[in-house]
Amino acid sequence: MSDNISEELKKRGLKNTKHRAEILDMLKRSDQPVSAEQLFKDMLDRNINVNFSTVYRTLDTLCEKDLVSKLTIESEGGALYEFNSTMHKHHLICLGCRKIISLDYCPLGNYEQTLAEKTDYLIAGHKLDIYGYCPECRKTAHEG
Amino acid sequence: MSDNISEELKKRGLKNTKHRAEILDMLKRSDQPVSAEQLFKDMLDRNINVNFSTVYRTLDTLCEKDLVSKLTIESEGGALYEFNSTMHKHHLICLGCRKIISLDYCPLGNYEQTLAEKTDYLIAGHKLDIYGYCPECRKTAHEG
DNA sequence: GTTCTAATGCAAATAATTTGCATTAGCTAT
DNA sequence: ATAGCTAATGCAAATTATTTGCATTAGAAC
Ligand SMILES: [Mn+2]
Ligand SMILES: [Mn+2]
Ligand SMILES: [Zn+2]
Ligand SMILES: [Zn+2]
Repeated sequence: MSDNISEELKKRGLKNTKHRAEILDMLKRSDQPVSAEQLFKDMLDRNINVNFSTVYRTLDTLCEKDLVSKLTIESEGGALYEFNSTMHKHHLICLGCRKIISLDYCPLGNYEQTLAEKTDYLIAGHKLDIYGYCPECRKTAHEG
Repeated sequence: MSDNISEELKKRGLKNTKHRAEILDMLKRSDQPVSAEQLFKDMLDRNINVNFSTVYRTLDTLCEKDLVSKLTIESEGGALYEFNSTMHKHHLICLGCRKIISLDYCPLGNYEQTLAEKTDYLIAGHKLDIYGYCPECRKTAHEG
């Protein structure tokens, strides 16, 4: 619960509540996107008595304020959340262990531009997820 | 219900049922991916008395047999289904009217290859959706 | 037509998320 | 510090999309 978390909340007109700061802190520390349930359980495990709907509401709020981003990964049960680096990124998802790696390189180049010209659409953005098997999982990828 | 639909079903060991053929036919004719609910309602409207769970089960089956593909588009209520062209494609989604256009060009080039080498992952595939506003919707994009 | 099994209907279960409303706890101004 | 205001929370119930169990029916093969 470093102090700049409360600053970041205050800056966006959000009250600095225990749960809010805690959730943001957890996301900040996590190297992986996490589910609402994960966060909820982790808090209960540490005797932080929070309600599940508070977790959802908090995540929504943090997303609105761009402190957090919400990922919906195909075939993942529910949504995942990660601290928002504000950088454009993509995700590499291991189909074996479900580990998710962020990719900062965007292979689209100026494709959006080209597409805009060709289709006369106003392009707003894109979402690219890559699926595969991580080094540890590729060994067993063709078994069960 | 052209005859080659019953052929396609038979070919994959599926019984040629009225509902199944109908759903596959609807998907084949549609220029847009459609939801299970759409299909269900359209059938009811034409007095084809089908059960909602049958629609879901049918879609699952058709997906398994690669006759249909299932799309989960971010912020779309539920899944959408389209006749499977078996071609690699991406989707351009209008954030205004929710119209979906298929794109046959893939801007990734040999990025998967590069990524495989760099990460030592076994790449299985990718999913790319582009978001924007179609010509009709861009006019009103900045209003309500 | 009989038989066998896959497909269907129906109702109930799930899973993830959202909502309404009463209560509480942060902030702000005294 | 304290009172007052409003946003945040807890709790239980509602929603939405989808799935499942089980009894019944209807294709396909003979
Ligand atoms: Mn990109
Ligand atoms: Mn592609
Ligand atoms: Zn893995
Ligand atoms: Zn549009």
